[in-house]
Amino acid sequence: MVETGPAGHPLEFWMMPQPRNPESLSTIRPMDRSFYAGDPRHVARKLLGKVLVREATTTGGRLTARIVEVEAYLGEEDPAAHAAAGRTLRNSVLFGPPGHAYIYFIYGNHYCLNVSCEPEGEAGGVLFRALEPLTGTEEMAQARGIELDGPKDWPKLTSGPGRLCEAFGITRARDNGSDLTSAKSSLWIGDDGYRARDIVTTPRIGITKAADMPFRYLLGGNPFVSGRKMRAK
DNA sequence: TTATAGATTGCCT
DNA sequence: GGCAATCTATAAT
Repeated sequence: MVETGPAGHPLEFWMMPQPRNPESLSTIRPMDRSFYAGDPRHVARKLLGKVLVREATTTGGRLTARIVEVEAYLGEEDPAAHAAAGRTLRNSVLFGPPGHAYIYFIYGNHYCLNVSCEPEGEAGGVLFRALEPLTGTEEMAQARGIELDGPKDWPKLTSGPGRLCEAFGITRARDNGSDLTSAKSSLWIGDDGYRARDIVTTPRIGITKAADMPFRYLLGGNPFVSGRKMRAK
């Protein structure tokens, strides 16, 4: 029996200095467009461990957070995908070239971030469900409108698709259609050399159609994975 | 033109 | 564990 701390994570984790802030970020660089041109299920697995970057925030800082949970959404053959009903004004980014941000507004309150996959003309995307904060956590807390009172509050920043967008200031007006393959973009995705291991696959969360398809991927045991139980298995 | 479901979150018991 | 909040794209009159 392992002794656990807040949120049911091993006490060992909460004893760690937070945040985990790797020097490897100094060598971070974006992946090229071909990285995103394949099947969303393949791209999703490759994205685990990569880093989401927001440049030039209000205070001039840089927000970074590691991708720890994603879901794949296919094209018109996937009933749960926004592309299921064909191309519309809303989902047109999914049908465009790969490596671009598709952002939608849901439940009247929240934005969600996807990256487009498959070659231009074919729909597909990966939903970002949870991140592990690396730098800029105070700004994230400010954007989320919460106070950080110790390690137990860390997952409140970026654990959940709506939360991570709020933490990064991601909106449809600002970021929909942005190129995520260029470090010149305000928002982009980079590789800092981190290599994911122990990738866990589960059914997608929060959907009713095709709910049994195992297209959710996460870093096993990572405390920043979303969901009430916070961890899968 | 009106109705409704939705890739969520936070607060309540 | 249950449920309201709150907006919009899309389906149904």
